[in-house]
Amino acid sequence: MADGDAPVTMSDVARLAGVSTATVSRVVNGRYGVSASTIAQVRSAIERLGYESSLVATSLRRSRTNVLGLVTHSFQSYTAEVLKGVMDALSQSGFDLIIYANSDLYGKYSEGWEQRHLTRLSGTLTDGCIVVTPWGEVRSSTPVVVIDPVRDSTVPSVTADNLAGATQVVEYLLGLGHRRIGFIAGRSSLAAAWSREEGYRRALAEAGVPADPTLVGRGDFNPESAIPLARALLERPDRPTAIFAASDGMALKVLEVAKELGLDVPGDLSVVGFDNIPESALAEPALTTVDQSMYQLGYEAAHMLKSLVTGEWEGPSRITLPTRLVVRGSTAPPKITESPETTAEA
Amino acid sequence: MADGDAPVTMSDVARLAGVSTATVSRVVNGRYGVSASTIAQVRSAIERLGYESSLVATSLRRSRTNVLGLVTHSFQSYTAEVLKGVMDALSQSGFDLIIYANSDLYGKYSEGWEQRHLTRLSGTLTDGCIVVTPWGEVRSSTPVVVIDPVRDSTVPSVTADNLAGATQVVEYLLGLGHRRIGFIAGRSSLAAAWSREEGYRRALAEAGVPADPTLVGRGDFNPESAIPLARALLERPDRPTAIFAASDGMALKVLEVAKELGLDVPGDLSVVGFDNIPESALAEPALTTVDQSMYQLGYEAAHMLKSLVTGEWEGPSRITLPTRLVVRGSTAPPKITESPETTAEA
DNA sequence: GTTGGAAACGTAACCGATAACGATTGCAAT
DNA sequence: ATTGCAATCGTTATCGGTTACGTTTCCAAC
Repeated sequence: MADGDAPVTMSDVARLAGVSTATVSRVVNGRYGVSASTIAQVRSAIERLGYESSLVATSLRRSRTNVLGLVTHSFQSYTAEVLKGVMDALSQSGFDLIIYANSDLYGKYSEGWEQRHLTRLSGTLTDGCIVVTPWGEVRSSTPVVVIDPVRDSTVPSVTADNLAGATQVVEYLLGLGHRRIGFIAGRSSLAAAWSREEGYRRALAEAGVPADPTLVGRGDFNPESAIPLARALLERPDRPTAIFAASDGMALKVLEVAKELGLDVPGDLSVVGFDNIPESALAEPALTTVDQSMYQLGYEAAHMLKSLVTGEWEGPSRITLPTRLVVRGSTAPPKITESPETTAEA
Repeated sequence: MADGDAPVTMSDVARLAGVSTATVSRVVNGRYGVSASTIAQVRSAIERLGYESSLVATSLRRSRTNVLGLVTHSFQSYTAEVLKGVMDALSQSGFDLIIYANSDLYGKYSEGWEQRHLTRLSGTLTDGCIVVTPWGEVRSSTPVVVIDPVRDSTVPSVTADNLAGATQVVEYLLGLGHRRIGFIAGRSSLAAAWSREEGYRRALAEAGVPADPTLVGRGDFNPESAIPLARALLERPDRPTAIFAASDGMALKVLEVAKELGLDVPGDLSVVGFDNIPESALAEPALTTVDQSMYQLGYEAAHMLKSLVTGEWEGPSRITLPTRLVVRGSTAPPKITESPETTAEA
């Protein structure tokens, strides 16, 4: 079959085998009620024509397709890790996976694209979907599991324990002696972003360190968004001795800005991220961060979705996974302990 | 709309708007022949019900879907890099991307699964597909571009210049003074594997170094396959002073075996890989390898496929991308320099 | 008043596969 | 010979959306 030929359909097989499409369907699906000789006929016709059933036609007719969907907008290492977990959870499960990634055609309008794609798929093609870090609450006619949902979402979801992770980071920094700790927040609509910021606040409050609102920059998880915020924080005369960024992507940009400004990390500035993406271990210096096992997020989400689809799910509709502080080279005690008039700017 | 509700279909919209489904279809697709007032009616009904057209139903009826497919079996860093390239090429193009990943249900039978999935998708769902490192030649009723095809494939494809890359590696090793150079081959059905081996042979032949067939181990690109081969090569009394593995994954295993046998790299043994996957830069010592820009492979494949689908492709049906030797810490001149004139064994 | 023609809209036939249902056949038990 | 039951297989409605085609409506031109 070269390009341009019409695809082989079930009726082609039926014609060649001299039976009806119904019989072909029964043979293909291994149903009861076909004589051995007919089966042989049909099989040989299928073989000769190289027939494969159309996923689309099957989906339209059947309710179950044994295909699960995953909807994502980006392909950063975060997503790649999640995917590995999803694939492993689905391996040998009988479910195939379709990943739907949009081409960002609509630009700004693309907020809410997850919902559009989800509806387009879930009506027929997939038995259920995983949605990664959506822009808003999602709804679907088939089961959905969200990884990193928006705040106050009621949809089944899987999230890391962002509150505990962020709290631990700040406690660690406080323990090192830092008092002026900057924070670069993530996209505030996401529960993860909110929890990480809340953890930052609580840890400071519990330690009795007065919160300085001007030390908080409003990023959106996009690494680029951290650059001007980091610059603003680090060019102040009373710059913080540590910066905690709500994602590794943003934290890595903070490292770049610091290098650009001639600041030594961790000597002049400690930097902490969140996520533990592979790149963080390779940064110079290696980034201290919170591991949230994106692999595990994907694995659990897939397992949960699979069970929801088959109707076997017994657990809670919201899963929270533990986090782990990973201390590397980007953090150290502050050089000079709390002096308002430290260095002259270069 | 919670889980379990039936999806909203076009006839739901039609009923609410008091028109036929044909009219709704015309409105949705912006076709000519609907009065302004009817359009408003339909639009409002769509809005109220939250209707989205079903990708499946549309695909079944129409030939064009503006969706391209990518079929892959694994999700290693190789694939992830390729994907980034594909996504970037498709960004803003109007094409969406569906990645089909199988769950390895059939085990051994899964050889040739690419062809099955391809046929299942291309009949209807997608306008064209990219296939990554297939097991055999593929065919489809819609355009296909293969990344790393099998030998003698006639399907449009994108490949790195494996011959030049491998030749350069061996010339580099020869230039360092190595004469006994081992080779661990990849899955021989793939054109890439064959070219890399051919490059190895040619470079040796051109330098007048007699080829020793016992220095060639037959791997299959699976990292594990390299372990016994590396052990066999390195436990010989006349072991090679350098090993060139046809992929980074296998080369990293060679490093492990060398360490296990107490050999110093690069002192006692030089090791070179091929691919330049991210992990190679982190190995200890960092791996000398050939960069084949997997991102670029994906980008070019997507661009080519897009043009094939729209019928605008003018270029050749086989694209070869340049490679680049990346020298890192795993290579050095052989410790014991034999008599410069003799090319015989130690 | 009639006609022509285009605009507006509905009807029904698809697309490929599935499954409920009916029809036919074979075979054994009565 | 007749009945009963299961095995076997074809017919047809159906999934949701698209489109060729036919019908109706409306308005301008003759």
